[in-house]
Amino acid sequence: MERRVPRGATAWQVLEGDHRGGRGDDAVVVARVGGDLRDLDAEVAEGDVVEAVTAGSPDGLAVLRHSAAHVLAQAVQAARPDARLGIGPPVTDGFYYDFDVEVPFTPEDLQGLQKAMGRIVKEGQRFRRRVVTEDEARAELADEPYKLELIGLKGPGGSGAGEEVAEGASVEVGGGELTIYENVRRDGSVAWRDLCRGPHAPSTKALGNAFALTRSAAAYWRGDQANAQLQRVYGTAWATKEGLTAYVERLAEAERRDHRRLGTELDLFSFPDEIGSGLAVFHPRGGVVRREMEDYSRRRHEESGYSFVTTPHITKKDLFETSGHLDWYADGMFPPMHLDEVRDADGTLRRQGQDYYLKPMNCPFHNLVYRSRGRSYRELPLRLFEFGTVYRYEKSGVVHGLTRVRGMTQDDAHIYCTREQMAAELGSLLDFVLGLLRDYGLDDFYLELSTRNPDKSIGSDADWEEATEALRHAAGTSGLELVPDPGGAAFYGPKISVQARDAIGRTWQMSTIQVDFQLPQRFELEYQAADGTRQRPVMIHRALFGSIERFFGVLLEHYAGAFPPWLAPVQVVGIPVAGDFAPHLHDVAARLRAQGVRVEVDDSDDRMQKKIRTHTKQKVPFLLIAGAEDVEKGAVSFRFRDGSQDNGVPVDEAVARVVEAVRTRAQV
RNA sequence: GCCAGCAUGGCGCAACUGGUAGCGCACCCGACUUGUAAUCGGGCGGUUGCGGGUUCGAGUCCCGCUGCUGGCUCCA
Repeated sequence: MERRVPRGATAWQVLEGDHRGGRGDDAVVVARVGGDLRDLDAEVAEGDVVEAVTAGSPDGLAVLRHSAAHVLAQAVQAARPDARLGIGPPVTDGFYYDFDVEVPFTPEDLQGLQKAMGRIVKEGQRFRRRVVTEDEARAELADEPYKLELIGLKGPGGSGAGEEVAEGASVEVGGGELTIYENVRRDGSVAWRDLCRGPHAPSTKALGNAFALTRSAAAYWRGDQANAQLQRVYGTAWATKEGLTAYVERLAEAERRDHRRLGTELDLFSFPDEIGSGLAVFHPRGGVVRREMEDYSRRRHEESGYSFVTTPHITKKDLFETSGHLDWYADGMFPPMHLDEVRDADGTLRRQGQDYYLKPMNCPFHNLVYRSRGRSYRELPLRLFEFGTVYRYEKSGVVHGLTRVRGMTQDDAHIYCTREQMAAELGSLLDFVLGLLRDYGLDDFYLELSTRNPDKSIGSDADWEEATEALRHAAGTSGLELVPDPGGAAFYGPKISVQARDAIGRTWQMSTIQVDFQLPQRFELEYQAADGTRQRPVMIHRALFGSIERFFGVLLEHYAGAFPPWLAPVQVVGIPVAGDFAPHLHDVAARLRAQGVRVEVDDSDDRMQKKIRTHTKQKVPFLLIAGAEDVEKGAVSFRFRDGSQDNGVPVDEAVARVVEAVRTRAQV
């Protein structure tokens, strides 16, 4: 809804006629005036195009959340007069505000703060915008050192524009004039104020009862580890109570799917404390899933012209000196084992020791395989594949389930090709990657192109440019959305990563494809060209799963534990209605087993209903139930995970159905 | 690495302000023999993550370590 306006009117006066009584998602929170978001009480100029922005729209929600952050900050400063303000922007699904406080917040504090926010919301405080000069702002915010810092960064002296002041700080100062937002009570007194660019909802009332504080955590000021650590309070806010409820339900669903929880419930893997942080063991059932994942991947790689290699887990440090890993990533590697040093009784060194490192990457080893003899152009592209286990010393605070571990197995391959082959190889590689991911059940992708970070890279501009363009071209032919990631590349070359959306809409970085001109140089890799000259190959690094552990975790969450039959640890469980019918099921099981199906017959003394419950909770895809009727007819009855049934299916057909589902990797 | 919180039998949880560990599931034994998500009865199992300290007495309070959780920073 757009309108042209008369002189001197506020945005709201322009919109009012059309939007009176808008509530919930339809409530108007701000206006878009000539493309910019403005407060509803902002004066608009003659001829301006004014558009209503509703609470339910993405912009409206962001404004609402930003306003919620102000209410939070007001509540915090009321409860903790010592609290100094950091920044408080809206984020996905909510907002946060950073505070410098003497004592960190406890969960109980959060409850109290949420109540206090409720009172502020009920009070219906008005958000009032006031333009200030830099001097005025400095005077008013003399007690807020962080705000002063932001003013300084943005101020006329500091050419803040365009520079990244701090993530989220743009909501405080932004471009243009400095403004302060005041929360004004009904009696006209000012309850609280904050340096803020705005815009804001007209009143705290707009938040209704559709907000909640979710957690508190520390965060570095301006995102820099060298800076002071502030206490961040996170909250969520929605246009309606229903929106909040749906969000809470979404979190609950994610919680139910959490691979760490499912890993325990389904007896797939564990992280024994004795081994150390971030190091998983896979139990028999998890082992089956892993093996199926790997076997299928191996087969597909074989069909696609890959050669298989195997390399050790540790190496003398020379290798990582050659590769440059020790220069770039020593911090992320496990410290060396110092071996073979010999000293005399008096301590004099008799023999120099050796440092051995656990490998954090497989590529240097593959380069040694390449270099083990002379190579001809006729061999290229040479594709070396390995399920290579690597160890990385992830910092203690970042280890997380299977998605961030210290020991993992990569489905790693390195492709050595000529420059001329590079573009075609990248194109077919991307097809291969996406096809394989689809076979595992992921089908919603976008691509990210990570380009050079000048401060953290080596190599010539021309090389980077050529590689980046080759990747961009490959991405273009895939037809998928391509999101730029400037500066996100590794030091040795640009990369494309495949991001997959899972069943509940979360995105995960899956495969990566990286072009590398550096390692071939460092390892002096060569091949003999058709004209007899020695040439340097290009190297492409690629992993589809990233790590098997991580991919396992992603699939586990994607399927909420209900793997398709080909991956399911147990594919079929036979459940006799009574003990007498167990032999019939054992016969059926034998026939399935002969076809390679993982099948069990539950002939324990549990009740049938209990067995159904047990194996349904274990997410077994096919339950085959048999009673007198089935035995007479030479049949079995299917029960599926969703509770649906298919009774009296002849055994031949039942076996064929299960085998077919496994063979086609269908979900049931 | 930083901040905060947490750690009780295989799993999920309980034990008021410090008074010497309890429940459900799982597991084992027995009875029951049943048509689509929990049959009944009995039993086993924990020196409360590890190490110190305070106290007449510590699951509970204090210190250190390990691990986990949520963030921040990082993620080749």
